Amino acid sequence: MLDINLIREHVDAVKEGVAKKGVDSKIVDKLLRRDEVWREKAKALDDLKAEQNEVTKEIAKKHTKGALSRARLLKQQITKLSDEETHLKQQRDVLLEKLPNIPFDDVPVGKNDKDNVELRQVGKQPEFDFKPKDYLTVAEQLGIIDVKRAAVVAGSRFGYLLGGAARLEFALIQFAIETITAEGFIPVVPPVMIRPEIMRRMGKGTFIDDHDAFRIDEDDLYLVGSSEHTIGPLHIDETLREKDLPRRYVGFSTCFRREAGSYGRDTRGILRVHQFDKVEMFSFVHPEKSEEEHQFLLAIQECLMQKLELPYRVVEVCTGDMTWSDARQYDIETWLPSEKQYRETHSCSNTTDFQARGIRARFIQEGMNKPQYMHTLNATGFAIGRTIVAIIENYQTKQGTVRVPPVLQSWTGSKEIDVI
RNA sequence: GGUGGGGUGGCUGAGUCCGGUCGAAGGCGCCGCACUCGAAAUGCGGUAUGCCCGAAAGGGUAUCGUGGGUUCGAAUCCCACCCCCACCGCCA
Repeated sequence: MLDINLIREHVDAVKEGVAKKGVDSKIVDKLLRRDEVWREKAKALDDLKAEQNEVTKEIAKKHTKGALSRARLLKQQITKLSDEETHLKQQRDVLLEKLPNIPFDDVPVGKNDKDNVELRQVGKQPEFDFKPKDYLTVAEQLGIIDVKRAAVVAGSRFGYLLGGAARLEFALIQFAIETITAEGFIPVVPPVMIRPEIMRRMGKGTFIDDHDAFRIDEDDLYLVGSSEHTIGPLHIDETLREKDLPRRYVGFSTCFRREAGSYGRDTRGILRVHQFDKVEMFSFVHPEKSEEEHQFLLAIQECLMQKLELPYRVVEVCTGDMTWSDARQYDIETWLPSEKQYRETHSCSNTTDFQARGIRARFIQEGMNKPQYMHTLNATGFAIGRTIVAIIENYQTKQGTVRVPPVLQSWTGSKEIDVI
């Protein structure tokens, strides 16, 4: 959620910001008009209540002469005004929820992923003395990914990871958790179901509204699309002390996404599925440290990729392609030889105080008594499925086998992926 | 699913039977001051948040799980819901 005071005081900047994100800036004008009307009404209501409190005190002191009839009248007026005030506030807040976080000034302006800016390419793209196959062809030959049987059991966009692919998953998890916890992150296995109210407070209302989240109807719960959704609210309504910051978590969870609106895209294989596992970093930091933390998270992501020896590139995501709650976002895209292009495997987001305001995650600065909002950031450790895809493609051999990246070999216990 | 107990400020915990002087005792923690070479201990003082008005000082208002009701007035009474804890049952 955006700060209403920021909107009031910096109308033009906010309008410009939301427009860059592809949101109609007229909403801001509409919001401010509602806000104005609401404030007048709220003031009138407060004044009436103040009068009521006075009258009430008189009655308590037995000065009931005329007071009781005045009190009855006040009560009526207050009831009426109060309904109006509630209604106006609601209208304002609905509009407030329709505004995304404002991108930083220096974020590249653009419409979609084509306008993202490549920052660097890292790692050598593998050269093959044969025509590299796509991961699914290789994996199906080895019997380690099975989407056909998964379709029978659960429908499209699911997959079985078998044998070596499953081992690869566990190896990646252990490798990531070990590396990231060494940096002081607290490992966490969070709930994968979440209440809608919490999801909205995390600034992820669109995940529900766009029908991208799976709903457990009977219990009014949603399946998370990322452990970010339930790690963030770990400190909901809490006020930490400055010395507790930064607070860093590395979570592991399954993620569920309906992938609504992506019909026909990546329908083959496990690149875009309803269910995948992910290691995720999440930081709560001092507001002045969030840009620094953002770089730190990105550095960890790159370190993991370099140790895996996968070629990747880092892009800064443009305003139009950014996530709703982000002020700045980087993506890491990994090279897929069969497609001869980089495909998104990681994202790294600074949500500034946008999520923190929603979940009221605050801290008290040393020597002050007024709490302020922290900044929160989240970054992919590994999206396991997509990383497995990248490994299969980049580490395939002429014989149709797949080598295990050296750094993972101690976890898989073999240099080649086990076949079924 | 069953039975019982409970949700009060940063934490703990009184108040709820018998509605008004209760934004709410006490304790802990935290901040300041005093004492001290310094620290501990001790003493004194301070210490919730949101919203609105105000340049500020300050003022108003709301908040005792949530929503509704009764009332001139609700932490306190009534109704519904949510959540937590303990034990039992079931279960990976």
